[in-house]
Amino acid sequence: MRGMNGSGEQLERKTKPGSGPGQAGPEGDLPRQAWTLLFELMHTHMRNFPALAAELDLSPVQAHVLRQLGEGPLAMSTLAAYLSCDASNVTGLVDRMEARGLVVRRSSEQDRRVKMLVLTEDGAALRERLLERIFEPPDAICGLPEEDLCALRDIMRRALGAQ
Amino acid sequence: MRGMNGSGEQLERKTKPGSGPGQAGPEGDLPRQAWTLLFELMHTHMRNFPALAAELDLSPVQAHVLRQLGEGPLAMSTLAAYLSCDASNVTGLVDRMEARGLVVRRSSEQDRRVKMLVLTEDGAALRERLLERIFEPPDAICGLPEEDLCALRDIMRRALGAQ
DNA sequence: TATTGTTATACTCTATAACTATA
DNA sequence: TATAGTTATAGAGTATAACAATA
Repeated sequence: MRGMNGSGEQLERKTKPGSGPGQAGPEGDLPRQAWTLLFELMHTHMRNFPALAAELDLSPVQAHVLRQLGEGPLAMSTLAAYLSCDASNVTGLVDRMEARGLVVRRSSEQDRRVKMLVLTEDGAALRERLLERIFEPPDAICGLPEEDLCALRDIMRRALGAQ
Repeated sequence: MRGMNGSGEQLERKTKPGSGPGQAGPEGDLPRQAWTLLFELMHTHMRNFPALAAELDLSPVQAHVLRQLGEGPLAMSTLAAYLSCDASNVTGLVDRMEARGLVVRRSSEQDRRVKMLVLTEDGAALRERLLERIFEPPDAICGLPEEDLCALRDIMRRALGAQ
């Protein structure tokens, strides 16, 4: 198929030649090369996400909410921040998930304006099934030799650690 | 697609012994480790995508369409397949983008049922700006040492090549 | 006054089903 | 008959603005 913008046609950016963290060499911008390939892999894989969520009767956004909701009670405003969306949006989102019995609202005792979200037993069980599927590595990853996988893991740890 | 299979049966991953491409070792499933980290990096980065698109007055989906639309005319049905969505959806999507002057519909001469999408000049210009932003590597990547970036690029090439 | 969550409104995205025009 | 695209409809996701309760 296509949809490939690999081979970096219009991406040959020899822009900043000199200093700084963006190394530009004879092959072009190295961070951008690596990132473009990584993005391509991820984007291809992510096309399946709506279908994956649908298998659990979740919308894509509900699946993201379920993923975020594992680590104890979460204020609705915090969830809105995680989702990078407006608070008014979270109201309807939680309405639907609460109606389905996945989460419950609980008023905070410290600040009675705040409502904390807690997973129900059903919600926690569904979340486990979801995570199992989300973190299933795609064939492109599984097919890599062990040394590549080790290197990839270590590089990603360094990248995330430096955040 | 809602019945679901094993109803609660989890996939006991790390008990898969020995052979096959999925190596299970004392540290657990190596592909899954690498993938989970990669997923986390990508997910964090992708939270900014709606805002990035909004800066160009695009919805997230319109941005994806623009990205796919660079390489010559594309049938609407093909676009629907790329987006993994229903054809009826593409009609409205293209309506709005056409109204804004980013694309035009052109009837195919081979098969007059088919309509091909072509970027306008404005559409192509906006696409260039979009791609420049999309493939801007995040700090977590830019901060990696050069050898990590080379290794990452090469590993991703192998992963994508083996698709 | 400022903040948390809700409501009202409007628009976009999405799927299903029925329709048309081609093939 | 089958396929490509449209229309109609319905529901979900999203932002803005106005609001109530609380701080």
